[in-house]
Amino acid sequence: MPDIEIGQLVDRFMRQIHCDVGRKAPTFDADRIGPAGGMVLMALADQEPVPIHVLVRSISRDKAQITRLLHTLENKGLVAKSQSHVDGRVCILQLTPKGRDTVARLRLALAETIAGLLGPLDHHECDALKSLLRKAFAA
Amino acid sequence: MPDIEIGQLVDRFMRQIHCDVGRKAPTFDADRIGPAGGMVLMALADQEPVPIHVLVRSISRDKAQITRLLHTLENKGLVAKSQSHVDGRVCILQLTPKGRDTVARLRLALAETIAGLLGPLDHHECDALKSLLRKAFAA
DNA sequence: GGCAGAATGTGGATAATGTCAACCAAAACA
DNA sequence: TGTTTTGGTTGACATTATCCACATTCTGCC
Repeated sequence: MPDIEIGQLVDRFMRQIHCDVGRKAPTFDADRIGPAGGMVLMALADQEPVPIHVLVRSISRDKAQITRLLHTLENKGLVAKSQSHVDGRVCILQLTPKGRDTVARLRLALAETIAGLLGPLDHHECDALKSLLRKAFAA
Repeated sequence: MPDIEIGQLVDRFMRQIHCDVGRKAPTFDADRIGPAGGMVLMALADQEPVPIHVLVRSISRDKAQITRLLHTLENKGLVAKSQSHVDGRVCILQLTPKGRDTVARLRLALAETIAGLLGPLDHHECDALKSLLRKAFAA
């Protein structure tokens, strides 16, 4: 039997973040990436270099949408495609320096929001939280 | 200077949840609420009874969209509107029993997903995480 | 009281996103 | 070889989000 309370707490946490970040998106989304583009970029940063189909599975979205989204990200100079020399069908994705820069800005904005939300926690507790997350999500 | 690493960890956490929950949505989204509808329902459960404009601010979405979303949720019998007798303009929102039931299912699904993600943590660590979140997000 | 101005909720038009299906090229399989 | 599967793209369409104008109601000020 799963723990309902943690579901409730995490839901509140995520909703709050989602909303705060969305509210201040205009201040850092210089390239008009939008939420979907940001998610792709973040996922990419976590996995690059990576073929498209792997990225698609990892974020469980429609591949058609990802194709188009990547096309716009490529046009904005944030993502670079290159053909695999092992399999003629696959495109390998990588962030450009500009793309990496954008990811850094996104992470910074997220970190600021989180810092705001975690106000009630003291420094020691923040560290504890971080190390718990690190243990659960170690790459 | 905010802590970038926690941003990265939370991003991974949220992306994983988002994706897992989306993948198994068909198993619990009996009323075809969709992600947006689910978000509204969860926010509502956290705040009801609440006037529309407060809900709108709390999730920072366009009010027109919320109007339409609420209309469909009302048609599905998940939400009930009632007029405020203090201010003739405002609608007070409440969950119906069926809506509360749906929220319970959503929370359960979320809790299951979280339990899966927190596999690397032992029981003691899960408790620690929960009490940290509880401290930060106490209603 | 009465009037200017703001706030709440709604509807329309339109842009942006997501979804489903068909498709081509390359690989795997037999 | 011919057949099947897979990766990626495109097209048509449903859904959702966003912007703007509007009717109604409240608020504050005279």
